[in-house]
This record gives sequence, C-alpha cells and structure tokens, in this order.
Amino acid sequence: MSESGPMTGTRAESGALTGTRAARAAETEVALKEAAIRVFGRVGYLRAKITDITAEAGRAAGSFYSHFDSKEQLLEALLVDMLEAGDRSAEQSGHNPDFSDFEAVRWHIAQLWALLTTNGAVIVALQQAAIVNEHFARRQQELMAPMFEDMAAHLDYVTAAGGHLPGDRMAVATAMVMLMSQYAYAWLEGWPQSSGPRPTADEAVDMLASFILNGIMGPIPPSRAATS
Amino acid sequence: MSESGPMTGTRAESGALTGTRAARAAETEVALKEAAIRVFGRVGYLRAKITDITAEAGRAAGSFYSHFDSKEQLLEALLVDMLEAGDRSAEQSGHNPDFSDFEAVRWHIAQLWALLTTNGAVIVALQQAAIVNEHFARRQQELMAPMFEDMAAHLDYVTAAGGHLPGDRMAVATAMVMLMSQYAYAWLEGWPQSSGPRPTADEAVDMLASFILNGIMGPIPPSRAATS
DNA sequence: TGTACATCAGTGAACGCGCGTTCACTGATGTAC
DNA sequence: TGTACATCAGTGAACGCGCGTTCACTGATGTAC
Repeated sequence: MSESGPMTGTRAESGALTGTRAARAAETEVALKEAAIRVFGRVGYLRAKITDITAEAGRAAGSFYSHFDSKEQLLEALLVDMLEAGDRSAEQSGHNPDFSDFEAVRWHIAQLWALLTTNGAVIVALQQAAIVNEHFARRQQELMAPMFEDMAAHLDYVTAAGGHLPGDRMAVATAMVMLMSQYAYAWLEGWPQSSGPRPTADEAVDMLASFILNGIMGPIPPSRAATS
Repeated sequence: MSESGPMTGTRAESGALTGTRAARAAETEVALKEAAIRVFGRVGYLRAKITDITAEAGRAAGSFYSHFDSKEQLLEALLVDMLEAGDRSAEQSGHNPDFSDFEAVRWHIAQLWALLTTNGAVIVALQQAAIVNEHFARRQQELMAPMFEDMAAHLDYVTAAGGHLPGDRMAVATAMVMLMSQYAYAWLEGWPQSSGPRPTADEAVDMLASFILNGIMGPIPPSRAATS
C-alpha cells in the first residue's frame, strides 16, 4: 500500500482537473461564471472578451463553448442564478408595505441596496447589455416592471394615511425606483469624485429613506430621522 | 443672357453638392453631424456604424474621414457644439438660487429637462460612450461635476431657511441630480411600459419639483403645489 | 476671355484588424468483456 | 483484475465575419498665365 490506486491517486494529485467527468465539467462551468462576474466588474460587460473570461478562469478559449453558446447566453445564465437566489431569500421575509412608515421605507431601500451591492456586476452587465441587445432590453423591463408595481402599491398606503403624493402614483413610483437604483450606482462608482468622503452604506440608505419619505409624504419627526 | 454663367448655373442647379469647396465641405460636415444625431437617437451610439451615419447623410463611406478621425471624434465635436450652445443660452438667465423656494427648484428642473429633451441623443450617446471609453468617462464626470456643486450650493439656502436636509449636502445633491436625470431618461424611454398614459413634460417637471422640495425641506403648502 | 494645370471634396471597392467561433487533437475517464 | 476501445472535457491554433479604415480614382472648383 505504499502506492495508492492509479485513479484515486491521480484525482487527489491534480486538484481542480480531476473527479468524475460531470463534476469536472460542472467545476469549469462555475469557474467560468465566477470569472465572468469578476471580469464584468473590472472592465464591464460590453468590453469583456470571451478570452478575458476564459483566461480569468484559467481555461483555454475553446472551453467556453462547451458550456455556453455565447457571451449573451452566459449573462442569461447569471441572471437566472441571481433571480433564483433572490426568490429564495424573498420567501422568508414578511415585510411591511405601509410606506407612510419610515421603517417600512427604509427596509425596502436597504433590501434594494443589498441586492445591488451583492449582485452589482450582473445588474450593471444587464444594464449594459440592454443598450445593444433587444433581448436584454426586454429582460431589464421584466425585472423592473414588478418593482414599479410594487412601489406604486406601497404608495397607496401613503394616500390612505392622508399623505399628499407629489404626482401620479405610477410616476412617483418610477421616480423612486430611479432615485434608489441610480443613487446606488453613483455610490458604487464613487461619484461625485471631487468632494470629501462618500457616505457609508448605512448613511446612504438613511439619506434615501428620509429623502423619499419626505418627498412622498412630508417631513418625518426630527427625532426619528436623527436616531434611525 | 439667355444662359447664365457656367459656374453660377451649375451651383444653382445641383443643389447641396455645389458652392465653393469650403462651403460644400462645411455642408457635408453638418450633414454628417445631423445624420449622426438621428442615427444615435434611433439605434444608440454603441450600435451606430460609420456607414449608418454616412448612408443617413447620403454620402459615401470614405467621406466620413475627410471630416472626422473616428466615431469618437465625431461625438466629441457634437459635445463641443452642445456645450457652446448651452453656454450661450446660460449667459442670459439670472436665476434664483434659493432652493427653499418652489419656483426656484421648478425652474432648475425645467432647465435640465429642456437640456435633456433638446440634446437627448448626444447626452445619451455620451453616457453610452463612457461605458467603453475612458476619455468619455472623464468627459461625463467633467459635465456632471459642476451640476453636483451647483446643486449643493443651492441646498445651502435650504439649511439657511431652517430646512432639514435628509443627509450630507453633497450626497443629497448627488441624489437630486440622479433623480432628475434618470427620471427624465425613463420618461424619454416611455417607462414603465405596462401602465396607462405617461405624464406630460409639465406634469413630470411639477412632480419632480414637489418630490424634491418635499424631500429636501418638508411639504410645500398644498395650494402652491396644486396650482403650479 | 480662354486654356492648361493643380487642388480638393467626395466615391466606393478593397484591405486588414480584432475577436468570436470552430475543429482536429490530447489525455483522462468510463465501459465492455 | 486486466485489456481494448469509446467517450468526452478541455486545448489552442486557425479560420472567417463584420466593420473600421484606406486609397486610387472622378469630376468639379480654383489658379496661373
């Protein structure tokens, strides 16, 4: 027994390139996806070359096509992964839909913030892909539509609580989503570059929550705004 | 005198392709720029091919390079045109910087709205170019930086008037710019597509003005919000 | 005013670069007997 | 358990498409004398 069996020995020694065929293929697919996310984050989806991704994953160029038909299909796969993970985490949370309440607004913003910071590369990739590709333009709409509807529904609580929306409920919902997502994007990009230290994530979420609650309802009591 | 002179006759007859050499070249350059704006508006900057632009302008492909070194340099020229026009119109307007006043806020939003609707194609082209090109990423920052600074300065009037900003002045200024520009973009794109009629430009500007004034200060008197 | 030549805006076919995609090949894994 | 063959993940050089860019050419405009 000074030598292990030929197969098991080979497996243990050559690391990532061993295992059953199926396992090895699955490993490579995951490696390609993870590499893609890193490359997208570094140079953006539109500038990312197939060979950038395979190089980042430590594979040959041709290997890519054993797993994906194209860069588009890879992005689609990443989107599916993201949405599955999102569905799983969304199930458990019974949330408060009453947007006349500061904590409810803040909770929703924090949720969106978490989504953007954990899946930033994929979401920004989708945004970029939507610019040059009809399919992803539609996909982006499909992702945003429920957000608009969701926000609009939450705004009805504001009206019910005697708040005075600044305009049409759908227009206000659209403005809210645009504000949240774009401010988050600017924050991730480090805008504006000129001035002092950028806010922490918590400060940013607080600011947005106060801004939006004031915007849709009127000022919140200073005590709550200061302590949250 | 039954025949006009050979040159003047030729000029009058063959329309756009006549005149002095310099004039003819200038005409073509203008035609290419205008064609580019139309093509950018239709398919976007990133998808626009040089031959799309020359075809739209009714010229041969090679003609492009008598006037511009590349698509990038053409966009740069369009930006310069836009900024020159912007400077000219900005000079004449003595504006009210006091953002505790509804009309001042509304006026600024209307200004930005006008800028985006008249130069939408070029501004969106810049946004797209900034994604894949370092030069235009910097150019975009240069264009936005004064807006952030300007808004932040205006916000100081809010604090002076006893208003309570929802966060750091620069963060709030950033949020305002993001809200205005992105809502305008969404409006131009017809988002959200699902629901009923989108607001008119005036309604959109009113909504943004109320949203922002509430957001940065507290609610405006209902009478003013309703009448403006 | 007329002629001969120079210049230049514009033309469009051809060229060539960059990058996505293919494919003959390798060596390890899986299967049959 | 051992041998012979089949299958398949992965390789990387080569291919080829799309589009930016060039360039020899045309015909009109400008200049010289």
